[in-house]
Amino acid sequence: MARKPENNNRLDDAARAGWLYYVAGRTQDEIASIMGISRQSAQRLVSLAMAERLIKVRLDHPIAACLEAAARLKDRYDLKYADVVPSDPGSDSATVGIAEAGAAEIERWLKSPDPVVLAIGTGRTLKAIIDQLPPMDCPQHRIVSLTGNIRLDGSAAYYNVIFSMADVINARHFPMPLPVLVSSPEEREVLHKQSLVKIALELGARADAVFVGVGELGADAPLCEDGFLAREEMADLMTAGAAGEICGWMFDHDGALLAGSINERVASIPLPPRDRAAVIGIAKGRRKYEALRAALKGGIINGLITDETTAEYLLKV
Amino acid sequence: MARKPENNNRLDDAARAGWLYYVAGRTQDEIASIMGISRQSAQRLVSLAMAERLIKVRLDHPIAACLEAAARLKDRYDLKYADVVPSDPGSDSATVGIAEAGAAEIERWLKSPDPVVLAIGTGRTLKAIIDQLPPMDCPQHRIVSLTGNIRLDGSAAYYNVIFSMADVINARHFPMPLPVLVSSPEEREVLHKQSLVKIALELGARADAVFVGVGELGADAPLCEDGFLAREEMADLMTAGAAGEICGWMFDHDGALLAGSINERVASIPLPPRDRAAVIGIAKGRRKYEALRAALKGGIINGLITDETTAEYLLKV
DNA sequence: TCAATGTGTGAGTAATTGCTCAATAGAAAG
DNA sequence: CTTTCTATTGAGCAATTACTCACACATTGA
Repeated sequence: MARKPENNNRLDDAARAGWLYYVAGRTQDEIASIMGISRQSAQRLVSLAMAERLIKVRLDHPIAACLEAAARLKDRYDLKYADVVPSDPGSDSATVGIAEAGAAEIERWLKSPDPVVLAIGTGRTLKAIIDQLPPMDCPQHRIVSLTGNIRLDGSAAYYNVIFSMADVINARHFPMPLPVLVSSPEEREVLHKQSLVKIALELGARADAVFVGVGELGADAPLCEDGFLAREEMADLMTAGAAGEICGWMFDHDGALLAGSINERVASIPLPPRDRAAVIGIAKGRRKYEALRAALKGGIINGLITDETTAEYLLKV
Repeated sequence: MARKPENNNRLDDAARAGWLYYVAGRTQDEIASIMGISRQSAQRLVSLAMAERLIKVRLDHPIAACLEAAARLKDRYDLKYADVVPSDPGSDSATVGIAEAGAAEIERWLKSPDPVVLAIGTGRTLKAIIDQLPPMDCPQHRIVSLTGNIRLDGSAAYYNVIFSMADVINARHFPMPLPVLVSSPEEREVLHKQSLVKIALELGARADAVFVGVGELGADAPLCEDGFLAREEMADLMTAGAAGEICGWMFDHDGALLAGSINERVASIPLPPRDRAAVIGIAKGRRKYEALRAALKGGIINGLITDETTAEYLLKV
């Protein structure tokens, strides 16, 4: 009995059904009897109205902008995960907001009943995240530190993130008993053959999710501040085109790892390939803009937690 | 019952859930796992987002029947603007549908980069319309209330439409610090000489667009319900031939303002002449039929937003 | 005329959503 | 510190919605 006067009519009906459904809040059964059609047809009209974008849904809430930005970031940089938190213009903290969001995301992984391997970097941001983690009991999971926590002089670095984390969530943990930087590629090779280190390396390679901060470069970069890198070396790196650093791995403005140079002395566990694991970078703020952009561009990270202002920048460039 | 600061968080969550549900099209199960809550909680958040009007749905499709009715109304009553929304026969809401349409039309005016002066009435319909307005930033426009918001006993009336509106669109606003009705023509004259009132009066006379509800008369008319008019006076007016009321101005079945009587005590700003400004009446439903017909016949309004059933009536008589 | 094709339909069924209710947790009151 | 009250939660179930399938009817092109 298909009447086929005009395609237009069908859209009109769809609009009408969509209106009754979304605006008037009727059920599809009611719509069917109002319009004198079967319930299934009513359902089809309603979903047609949606598919044809006859119905426009809008969310009026500050959070909407964040969600939208996250969706666009995901699309733009082909990310597995993106979370944008509202910016707090009045705060100059480098972590407020993203720390909570990062902790929430880590928690989500930890809630899995199946065992997962989490790898984490270090730095102020990660430390702030761990501080936000609630105590949990996760004997099924393993956490591994991607970077060494020993300075060249043998002392432990301040941000012993992995230990704090293990403490809080009660999971088996695998630190890297190494400096971030060693003195030569040869030394690195030797050290990486040590059995403890090898275990960590292998675990890192199998990590399901990786959480890392993104380090900017410059005279007051964290790597310098924490005494891992001399200021002259930093200057050299920057003239060589370095744009940022993740776990000590230096990359240029296109997000490509710098060949040679300092990267041959980085003792950190390599980041897992982005097609298998979630590699989530967490950072915000003007000082991180360029490093973040480069890391995203080069696909060094495939997940991002940042704030609205930073997201805007990353979408604009 | 505790008014918790977390209440805000709950709305944020609701917004987030609503966005994921309506905009991103996720199921409530997915939302639950994304947000780390139970499915039921996700469902509650989604429906909260709806209940709190965080989510606004609009239909952008000229439904043929409605369009046609609108066109015929325009022709028949010589209107500048007409919009007919689909009827929902089962609903006895006096505003569903026309509220969204009214908000859309107001939004259209507000989007103008050139400054415009909008005048608005008051009442349940207008209130419902304002609730549908999205937040905007319109410092270039001015909005003025056509009617007073003070009762005879000095208290403010419930539907403080102008303030809600100004709040949402961030425009300069000019309330009428007067009752709808004063005790005598002389008092009105005195009050209208007050500087604040004069400013509002002048602005109202220059309004580019006017949005008003259309009040029916009768024992349960809004004017009586809200305590502006005693029931005996109402009865007198009806025997004197009154058919309806806009902003307090009484008119007869031909749409002519009633001479003398109560109109000499109405303190509202006169409606701008219909040849210059758009005077858009918004109403639907059987109870409004006669008042609408009269207002249209007499040209008190030159724009109309109503529903299909009402449009049919207005075209038939 | 007659397949081929495309669109729409209802039935049936799976998936999703909404609601009720008992249990719980957390805050206010004592 | 305990009790009481209320808001919130999760489970179970009912209602609603989405999807798949086989079929009917038109249009199209040999």
